[in-house]
Amino acid sequence: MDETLSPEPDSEVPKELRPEGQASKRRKVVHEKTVVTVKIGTNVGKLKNEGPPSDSWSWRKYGQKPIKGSPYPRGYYRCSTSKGCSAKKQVERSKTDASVLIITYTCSHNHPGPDVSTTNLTQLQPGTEDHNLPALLPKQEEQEKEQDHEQEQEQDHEQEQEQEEKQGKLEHHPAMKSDHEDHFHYIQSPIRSSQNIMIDQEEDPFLEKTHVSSTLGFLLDEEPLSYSQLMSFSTPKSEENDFFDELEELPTFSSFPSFMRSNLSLERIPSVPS
DNA sequence: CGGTTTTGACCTGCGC
DNA sequence: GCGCAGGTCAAAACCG
Repeated sequence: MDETLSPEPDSEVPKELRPEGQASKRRKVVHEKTVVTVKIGTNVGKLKNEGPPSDSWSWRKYGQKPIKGSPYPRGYYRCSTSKGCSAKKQVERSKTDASVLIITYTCSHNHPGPDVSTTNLTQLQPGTEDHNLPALLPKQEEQEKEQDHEQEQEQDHEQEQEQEEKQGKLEHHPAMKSDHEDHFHYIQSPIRSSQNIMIDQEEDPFLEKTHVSSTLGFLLDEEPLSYSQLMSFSTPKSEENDFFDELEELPTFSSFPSFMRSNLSLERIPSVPS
């Protein structure tokens, strides 16, 4: 996958010993990238610190940078669960819509989640190449059950709008879209109920085979366990909390009461690698 | 005490 | 070639 690119900057090698420098060694080389758009309700801002997101993964923030054109900074997180894990994620707020969080996951966890039940591991979706990831796929089944009865009509509207907006921006062609989806292993169905989750997996066409497609798992915070399970790959919650807390007290969808979660919406943005 | 967060500096890639 | 923007590192501060 990316070993050739030495995706592990954490090689503990002093930058002095690294001729390549510390910074972006793969700015151009984008491995598998998953973009998740999380829509947050406006009232969410009131309960910013709802509670710790039961995230099974440990993310450590290693940087924050103001993004040009966006009033909100972008936070950089790295998986600290495993030392050699190269999983990373970037969290930023949509410049156009402050209620939308854009989470970009890069690389995948090379280790099982802390509390990911093996049962879930065996439930990996067939057809997906997730087998590369031991702890990837979530238990969408459970989520479906839990959230299946949740309302989604209103969100649906918003979702549509968001999608249109996103797709429009990305210039999505029908053909492309289908093709794109082909590469996605998202689990939106289960989630869409309570939130509009859009997971977009974008990987290098050339790395298609190697892409470890990180299946994103999102969950609300119904249960700590389920959450962690779902988040086998990515776990935006807590970080988001901190991140937004700093930014503008924007809470994360992690620990929101049910009423709040209804305002949350995760969206999978098909970002087409132009 | 260990782990995480914060923040400034540094480095690289890209566009002009 | 230069400047800009993005991404990462690392030391210090903070927190549980």
